[in-house]
Amino acid sequence: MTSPVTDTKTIPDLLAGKGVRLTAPRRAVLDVLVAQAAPLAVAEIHAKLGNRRINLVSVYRTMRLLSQLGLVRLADESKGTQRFELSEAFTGHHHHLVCEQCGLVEDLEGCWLGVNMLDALNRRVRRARQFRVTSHDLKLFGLCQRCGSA
Amino acid sequence: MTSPVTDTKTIPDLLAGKGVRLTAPRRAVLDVLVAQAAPLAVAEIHAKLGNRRINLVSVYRTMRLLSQLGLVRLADESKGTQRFELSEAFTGHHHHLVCEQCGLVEDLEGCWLGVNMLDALNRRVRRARQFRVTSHDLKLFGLCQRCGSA
DNA sequence: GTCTCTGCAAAACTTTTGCAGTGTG
DNA sequence: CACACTGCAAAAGTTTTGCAGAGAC
Repeated sequence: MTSPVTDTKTIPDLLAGKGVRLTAPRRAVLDVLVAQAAPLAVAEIHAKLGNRRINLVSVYRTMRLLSQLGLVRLADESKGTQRFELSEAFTGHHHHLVCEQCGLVEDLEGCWLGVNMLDALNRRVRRARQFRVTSHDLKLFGLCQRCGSA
Repeated sequence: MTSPVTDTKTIPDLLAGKGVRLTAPRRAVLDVLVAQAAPLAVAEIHAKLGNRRINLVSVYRTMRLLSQLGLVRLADESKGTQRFELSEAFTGHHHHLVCEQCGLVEDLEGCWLGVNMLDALNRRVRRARQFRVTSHDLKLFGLCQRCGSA
């Protein structure tokens, strides 16, 4: 009963069919994301890789690859920096708290939007605006614990 | 019964107290935003200013100033570019449709989240996470008319 | 005259691209 | 060998900063 990501078998096999290798650097990036319960900036991921001498550019390339493969998701781009997290297949559908002061992004478990409401909204938008909704994102802005108590 | 923004009297007076002048370039930027029903990128605003020889840097500075004054709001930062719109005091509270393919952002009138649900959510987040919610943002991702029919 | 604002140039940052070299099947 | 991957350097794109001159009150 291992995590789908840390499982040494399923993911590499899944990728092999596409000619993609789950190399040590990529594995390391995924490990960093698995250990985190919130979106991480590319620079933060790179920093957490520590002494493994992995180039920042490789982290960028890895993030784009993993996004295309659906393993990872670009969860936030505020303050001019991309923040990634494991895709919802692994984390479950959820939303985020965003601190307006320091830019910290935290996970908020679960989805609070009713399925009925979302269905109605999607249908309406599709009919009235010819816009096909594929996903949604709810963010709560405010002050995090640190900034709020300061 | 003029719009609060196009009204030549209230806004300048409001700013005067802070030592801020509503100059021609700033007025021009506001006019562009008023004429638009969706968030605009800084480069787009600059382009719409056309032959008025206003520097791109001045547009950036104007946007930051207007944001601080609460007249304008940073509505979206996807694809690495900031997009601004008039603040909700003028446009009313609303959300956005974001095309995942071309990055187009459209307005979606009104708020679909129930007040009761939001209140409960805010209280819960405040209690459990010491996070003080001040606002929220709902985005629907998908394909716009152009990209969806292609 | 003072203080704000603007334009131009340059800098800072994040992200992408080119290319040569490494490694693996 | 072929092909994917990585690192280094350079480029590209957006946003910010410095400074001197122009403009408003």
